[in-house]
Amino acid sequence: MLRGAALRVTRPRLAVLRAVHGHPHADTDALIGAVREELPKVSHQAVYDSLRVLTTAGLVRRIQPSGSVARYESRIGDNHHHVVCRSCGAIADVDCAVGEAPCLTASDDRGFSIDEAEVVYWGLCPDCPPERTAASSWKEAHG
Amino acid sequence: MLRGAALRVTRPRLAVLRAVHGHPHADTDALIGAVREELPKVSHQAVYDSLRVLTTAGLVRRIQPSGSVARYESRIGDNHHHVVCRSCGAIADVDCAVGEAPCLTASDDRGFSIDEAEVVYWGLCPDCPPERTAASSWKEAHG
DNA sequence: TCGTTAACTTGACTCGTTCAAGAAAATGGG
DNA sequence: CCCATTTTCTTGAACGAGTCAAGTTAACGA
Repeated sequence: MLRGAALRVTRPRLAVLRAVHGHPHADTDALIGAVREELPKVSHQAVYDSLRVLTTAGLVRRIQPSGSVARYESRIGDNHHHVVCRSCGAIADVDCAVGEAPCLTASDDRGFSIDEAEVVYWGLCPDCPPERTAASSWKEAHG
Repeated sequence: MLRGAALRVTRPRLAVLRAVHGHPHADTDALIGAVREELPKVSHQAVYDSLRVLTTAGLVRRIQPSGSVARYESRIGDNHHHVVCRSCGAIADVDCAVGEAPCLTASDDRGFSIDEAEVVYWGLCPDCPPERTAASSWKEAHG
């Protein structure tokens, strides 16, 4: 994979790739931990650098729901979407609602040339009990 | 508006509300600047606090595209979406693609109870020329 | 094998945001 | 209208994800 992207093959990069494949939607900190099970001495910087080049090369995808730190996944190329739990932050994959990427067309593109439509579904995961907040009850009543 | 949400009416909050109305999609720093034109002595903390309570009360909406700092807008209740320029970060409103909020239904909700579908369209705004690299320079610069 | 160049290590640093303690001011009862 | 209560604001420090910079190491091509 790395050679195919014209990237040097280094042990930190291999370990990061493996970590992302083995821990979908993990954040950088978790990935550093996973990488260090294989290479105990890697620096956090090496992981940050590797994630940046892998993301730029398109070998991993970076996602960052509002209020979350950056997370990474290896499922790429299909522009699938995500459902995020408001309570515990859990993330699950959701197939594209309509079809090929970009799967949606804006009703009015405002003059922008759009190349991607990113969808995030917000809700509660099966393991989190319903919450009672001012915002959520307002949404239940009006939204 | 504030009384309707059972919030105390304070000058910082009024100024923050006005600033958000007058500067849609502005980030916190810009809003602090706008608020200080009216109240030169407000602390940044008062603005952060006001934005949090106004957001919680549903009087303003917080948006945060990947790689951006938090931004705020006063158009609420219609779950409209946004198109973001990869180059300069400009944001424009886009009406909901299908209908009422939530305007989209996940193909498979993975057991989550979904209450909102958030859509972000990525592309280039009319003022930004096509870029030399596929990678997003704005994301690199700001994210 | 060697030299060049990219990648990694180390450690300091930035910046948006939050925390904490005390001062100020907004509402409600007298 | 004024005071008491409670929230909100000020001040200043702290936090944490992520970045920068200088020097060392290691991948790859000749």
